[in-house]
Amino acid sequence: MLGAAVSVFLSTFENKVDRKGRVSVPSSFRNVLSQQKSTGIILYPSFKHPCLEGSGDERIQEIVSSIDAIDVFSDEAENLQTILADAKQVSVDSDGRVILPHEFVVHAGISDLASFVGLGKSFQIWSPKNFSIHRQKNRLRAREQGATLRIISSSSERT
Amino acid sequence: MLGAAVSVFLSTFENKVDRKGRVSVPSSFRNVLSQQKSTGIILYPSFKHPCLEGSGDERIQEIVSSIDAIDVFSDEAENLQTILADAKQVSVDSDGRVILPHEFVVHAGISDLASFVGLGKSFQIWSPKNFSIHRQKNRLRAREQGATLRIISSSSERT
DNA sequence: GGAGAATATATGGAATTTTATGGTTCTGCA
DNA sequence: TGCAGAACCATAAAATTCCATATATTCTCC
Repeated sequence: MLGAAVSVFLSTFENKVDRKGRVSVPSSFRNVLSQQKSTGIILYPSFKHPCLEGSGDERIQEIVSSIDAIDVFSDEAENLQTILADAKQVSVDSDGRVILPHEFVVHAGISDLASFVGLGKSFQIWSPKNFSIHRQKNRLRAREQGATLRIISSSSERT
Repeated sequence: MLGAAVSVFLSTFENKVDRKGRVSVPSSFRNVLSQQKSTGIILYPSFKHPCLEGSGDERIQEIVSSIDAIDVFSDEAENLQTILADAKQVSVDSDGRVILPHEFVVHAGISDLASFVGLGKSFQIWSPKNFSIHRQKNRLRAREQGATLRIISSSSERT
């Protein structure tokens, strides 16, 4: 196995999507998922960007719990339910691949390549082209604003 | 069935309704129901939207308990009792289909297609057309309020 | 240190199983 | 006896499993 397995989604990988919509989940992402004891991956279209949001499927439990915690008929509950209605669970096959549902491929403008972008606790899937535009914009803005990042240190994390 | 699907109703499926009113329950929904050991499905018309609410049949127990817990003569109690009065149990046949009662088809404005919408512990059945309008509205609102995203990220902030 | 063996990853394609869905028959009941 | 609902088949499309291969990458033994 590759270098020390980190327990967060990290880095960017570009993999091929075959004509059945299959694409390999980067090996390091699979390691993170199995550490989370996820049996699959939850995907849903991003509200903000032409990309997909992904995470281990234990995340769904969190959303369902959030819904339970609020009034069933409230707007807020419906907002959360929207995510459930749009989400799909995809299972990782024995070769480490998932099938990207057609609507999702369309939403993200993916054709024959998909970029898996690690965001720590979750990840995104982009068409490489859209992602490079997005990244450029982000970098520019970060530079202009002189973005700073406040690190919250927690002694419980690894050394 | 593989993929140990999460035990919640998830995603949206659009299936055909034949001229006898038969419609396939999405396979993943059937899995959730069988995990719940439901012998059938409880359906009742939503009083908020032109759609049907559905769930495994143990859900009725929860509704009954809720009624018990509140003032017997309150509006709320009456609302809930209305649900009981209007609810019907439908059985899933050996091919995984149910028959939508005619009044329900009318209430939801369903003709030859039905959208099964996963909401976690329950689901809804819509006419695809009405649902797409509803979904659009919800997504817009969710985006404006940012409520959904906030809740999700706060609950996922945990280690 | 390096040749070759053993592993791991990404990817293509075929075989097999599930679903969704249409049609037909059977059955109880009004 | 006619009709609604239930149980039965049949089949096409879709999803899942299985197998094969190319290409790295790591390991091991000399």
